[in-house]
Amino acid sequence: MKIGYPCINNSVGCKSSRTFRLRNYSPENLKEKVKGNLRCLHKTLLFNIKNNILFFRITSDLVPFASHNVCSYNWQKHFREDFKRIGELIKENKIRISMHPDQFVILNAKKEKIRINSIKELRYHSQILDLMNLDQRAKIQIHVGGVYGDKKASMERFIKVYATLNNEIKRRLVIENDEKSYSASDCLYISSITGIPVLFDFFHHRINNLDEDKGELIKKIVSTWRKKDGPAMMDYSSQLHGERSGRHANQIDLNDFSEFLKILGDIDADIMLEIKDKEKSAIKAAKLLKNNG
DNA sequence: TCACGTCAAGCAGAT
DNA sequence: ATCTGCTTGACGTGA
Repeated sequence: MKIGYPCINNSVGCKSSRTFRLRNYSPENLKEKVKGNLRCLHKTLLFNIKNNILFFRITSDLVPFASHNVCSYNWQKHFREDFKRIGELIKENKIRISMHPDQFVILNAKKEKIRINSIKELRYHSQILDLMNLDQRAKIQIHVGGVYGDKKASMERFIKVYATLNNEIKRRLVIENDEKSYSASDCLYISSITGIPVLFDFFHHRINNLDEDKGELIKKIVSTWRKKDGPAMMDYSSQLHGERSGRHANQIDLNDFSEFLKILGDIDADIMLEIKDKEKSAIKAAKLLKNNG
């Protein structure tokens, strides 16, 4: 079991998600920002290794506007060695990697334009992981998408579009239950047709569920991950007290987290903590795990 | 240096 | 019809 946090580290003094406005696009600007982002990513990974944080979500902003028409620059070639070096650091230290494209990636969109742009964006994400030479245990997680007033039809549309994807994307793509539309059971249905692994978001599940038996549900979810996919990834968070349902907590509640671990039992999953103070909570959780033996 | 209006992209739910 | 959250967002202009 590995513990991780998403994208941003507030202790290292840099961010790997520096970007710029579209109107300021130029190959020079792109090169400068990507260079800084990659350097910061490297620094962040070193911090993580030192603190026994061996699961990390790489920001989608690593290469700004990569899937946009404006981006004609061959950043893949220009930064090939940098990506490779980071990939080596990841592999040497057995770090698990995920990425989570933004909410605009809607594979089951009704508008073709949105589907096309979504696939371009997924291609960008898969290229990042490919350039790092990571195997298919490195995953790209997305939500099922919109409901459009007809959930069944929208799920079928997802299944249809998924079938058309290139293997570069398919081998990395996993779907995550969300807090409003698609529950874990909905994701399992799609998985049963497509074979796509289901990433269980425990926090979303607490808000959006069908009162399934948790043990049974988690067992089914974990079995959607084949050996080559690596251990199941899961997202964990807890509610920010006194705030609207769905808001992520500022720091980890170790008692609540322990309860979650109890539910998991002897299941080997990698846990992404979606908690606002990022690496600080991840370090606490990793220490808790270590002390539990 | 800082505040705040604005930024590629979509959806659902609240108001 | 318009606003907000999503991931406590980031940029960059104007003061």
